[in-house]
Amino acid sequence: MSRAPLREPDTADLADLDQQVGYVLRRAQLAVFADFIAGQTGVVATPGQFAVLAVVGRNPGLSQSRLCELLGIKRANLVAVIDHLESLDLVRRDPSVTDRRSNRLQLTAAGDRALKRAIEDEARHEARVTRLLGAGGRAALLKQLAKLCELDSSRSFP
Amino acid sequence: MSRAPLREPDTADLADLDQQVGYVLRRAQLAVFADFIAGQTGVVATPGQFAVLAVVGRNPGLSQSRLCELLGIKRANLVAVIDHLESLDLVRRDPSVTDRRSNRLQLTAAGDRALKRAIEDEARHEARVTRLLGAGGRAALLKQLAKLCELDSSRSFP
DNA sequence: CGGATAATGTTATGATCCATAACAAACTAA
DNA sequence: TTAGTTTGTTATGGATCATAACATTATCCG
Repeated sequence: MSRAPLREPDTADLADLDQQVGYVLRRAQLAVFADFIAGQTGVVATPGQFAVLAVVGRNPGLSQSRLCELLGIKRANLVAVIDHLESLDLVRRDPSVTDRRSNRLQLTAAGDRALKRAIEDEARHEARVTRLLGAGGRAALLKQLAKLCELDSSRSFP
Repeated sequence: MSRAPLREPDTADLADLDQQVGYVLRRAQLAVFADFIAGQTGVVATPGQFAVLAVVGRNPGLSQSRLCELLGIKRANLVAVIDHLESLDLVRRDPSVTDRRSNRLQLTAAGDRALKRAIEDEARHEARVTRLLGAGGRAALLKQLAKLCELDSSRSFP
């Protein structure tokens, strides 16, 4: 049996973790999210809030259920997000007239302004990313990441 | 002002979120982690536990502080992880004789077996990823993700 | 040496994000 | 109408992240 060094190693050994997609993915995501957040100058505080504002802004009257499907989150977890955005007067829950269970989400005027500003900040963030990767590298990355998302649904018993 | 559709849209519009690195990164990470977890057949339950076991296994006698530096996590957040692994008898905290503040982390025999098994499961997971991306695509992805991690430290006030 | 300073592990606490289960109200379909 | 489903919600718990504070111990330096 080979005995590894018993002393406190002064050379860091990540045990090939940096060759595993999941691990590097996690580190990269934290770095990118941190840069995104640091670059936001308005009320938008998190990538999650940004995503909700962006999709509601593009799809006025969207229900919470459909928004959840789009974003890949659970209905139960959206409630607090909308609660918060509503308390900031960025989003409204208008009751649907055709289906009294569901709400039609709308941006308020303030929400519209906040979204526009957040999009500008996001563009600068994205430019920083592109400066690191190159335009081609960024496009390639997006394509690979999109493929990885397929790991999700294909999981069943064969 | 352009008025977007007020009806419940039947065509999903992600508002270009899928063209933003941070968003796709998040979705991909969730998918990859889910696949990793689904593929683990032993006691290892999360990528975090796997990372700790792997690094401790490769660096016996490592202190908690150095482990935290390697993994990029905070000392305070490692405590519960080690507590848990110790309660499963996978890891031991041996007091250091040269520095009575710090612990020397070691895998137990059970920890060693659990790590070996987790590594085998991880290899199958990684093979699934490679089947999706191709070997070259996977290597290119790792390189781009590593670049993204640089966003982290370079953030200061200019 | 001794006193300031720094590092280590820990506790406490809070935020974010994800997941499940249960439920009332409302819709849909047989 | 009855049975089943969908919608938004509450409650709850787990995993990770962050900060601040603290006792113990090391280290640095005059």
